[in-house]
Amino acid sequence: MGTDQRQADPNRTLELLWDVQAPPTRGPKPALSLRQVVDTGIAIADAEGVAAVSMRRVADELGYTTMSLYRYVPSKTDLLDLMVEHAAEVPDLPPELTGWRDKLRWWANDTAEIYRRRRWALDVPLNTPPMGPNQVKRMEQGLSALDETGLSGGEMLGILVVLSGYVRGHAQLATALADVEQRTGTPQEAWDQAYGRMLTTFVNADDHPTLARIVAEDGFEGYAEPDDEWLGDDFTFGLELVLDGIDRYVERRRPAMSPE
Amino acid sequence: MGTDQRQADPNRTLELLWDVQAPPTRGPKPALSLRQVVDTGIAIADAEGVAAVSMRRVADELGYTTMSLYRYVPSKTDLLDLMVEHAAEVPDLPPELTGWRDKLRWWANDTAEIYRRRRWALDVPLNTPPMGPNQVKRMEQGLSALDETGLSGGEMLGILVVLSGYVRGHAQLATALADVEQRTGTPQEAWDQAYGRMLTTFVNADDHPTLARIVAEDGFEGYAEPDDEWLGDDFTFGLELVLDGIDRYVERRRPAMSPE
DNA sequence: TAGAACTGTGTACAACATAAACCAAGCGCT
DNA sequence: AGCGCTTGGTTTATGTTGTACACAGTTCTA
Repeated sequence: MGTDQRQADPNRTLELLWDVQAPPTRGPKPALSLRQVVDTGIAIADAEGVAAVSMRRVADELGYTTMSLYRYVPSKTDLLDLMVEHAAEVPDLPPELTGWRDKLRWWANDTAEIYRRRRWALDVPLNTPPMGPNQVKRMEQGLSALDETGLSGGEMLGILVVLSGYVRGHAQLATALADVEQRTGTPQEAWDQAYGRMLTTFVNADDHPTLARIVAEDGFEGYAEPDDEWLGDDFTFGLELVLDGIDRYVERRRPAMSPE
Repeated sequence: MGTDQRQADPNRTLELLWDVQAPPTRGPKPALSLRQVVDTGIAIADAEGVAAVSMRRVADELGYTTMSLYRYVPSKTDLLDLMVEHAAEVPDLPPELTGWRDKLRWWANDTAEIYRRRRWALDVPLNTPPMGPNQVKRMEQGLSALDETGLSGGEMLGILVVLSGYVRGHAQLATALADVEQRTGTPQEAWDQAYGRMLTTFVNADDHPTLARIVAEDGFEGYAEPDDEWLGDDFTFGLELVLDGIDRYVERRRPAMSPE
């Protein structure tokens, strides 16, 4: 395959992401628009996953030739990046939220919600720093949530990296468990059975004492088969954990300050 | 491409991961071994990234034809999964560690260390539940670390999912920032400049008040260009955050118990 | 000793990203 | 008014990919 991407042009990427480009005056009118191309890609990914998105496929869907897309997008890699950027729309922060913790919880949940609706976004490799409008807007939102804590810019950024790292990582793990069927073409139950067989066959008390005990106690129910709501209680549990950690950090940094 | 993976066989996958299979008596002796194939794949990925791993490439490296590999591995997807499993070796937990927090910190750092040494492992899509020996050993280790807390099996599993989710997510974000050059073929500085230009051009005080303020305060130094040590202070910071959260949870669950 | 099981090979195919050459379209200058 | 430059979409072509399939050689078993 030729996916190597020998060279990338950050400026061009930036132009595309922020949709700034002197609209050309000379040639014939474009029949398509970047927007259409990206949206078509998103539609395909929504329906069949990111693996189904090929240049050919997108072009066919639009009724044009494969190569015509390259007038709008430098490479498939860029197309995927643009798809992620456009798919990650950021709603405004609900004004009724007051404390940083509520805001940050909403922020994390909303980010997770993106991954829930567009699971394919997790399959797009993260090649460049996030610098599209939506990504930046999301960052701004997170920062504004933390603003009242009085932390430094660096500290706030660190916290956001931690939090979005958690959201992304957890979403990925959850997806791996929940989407086996779609990803492997083999029914869920077959995997569950295999997992169970693995636990009973290879996990013995000598090598895996703790695990063996939990398995014996049936502590694995509900983990081999994840809950239907995908990012459910588990995510919330971890989120509160992280928020607690942030809380403790914030408290420690300004030991005796009035909340206002 | 034919990467579709129409059907997967969990039992076969399990056999391969755990290296159990009745060694055949009939035919000619195999010239290769699964181990060799996987190790060759790992070597290539170590040197040039996972994108450089192709069946052809692995076979060439071994001096055999492409198709010969399919006698050892059902598909490329399985090969990648096996590579991850083998690359994620789990050292024994240092015996001098006593409390759950120290153990868990070591556990998270060791997991991160894997991702540091084998960044390509983050690029392998997570298609199936982790059920290889090393993955299971790592789980056992995490559980044993938490054993003393007296939490239930479900709670401990939840905590581990949270923690490994954090590690994975953070590592991915950090890699995206640190490896731009290798991934895009464009020098680091070009991206940094583009990022800076993005911040100054598109981030105005109206749409991004908090961000704009931080940029004005130079609070972005050290973030556009990540520290050389990759998962550095930032990771540690977030890790302690998560550990704090866990700590608070543990404390809350057994309010007045002696630490021993 | 015949056949079954198993090995590695050679050939073949469809799908992929994308480079290069091409022609038609349309504005901007002289 | 018209020439030319810029731009848009198509055509053609190239190299790479994963893997299905048929085959010929090897080794044990019945």
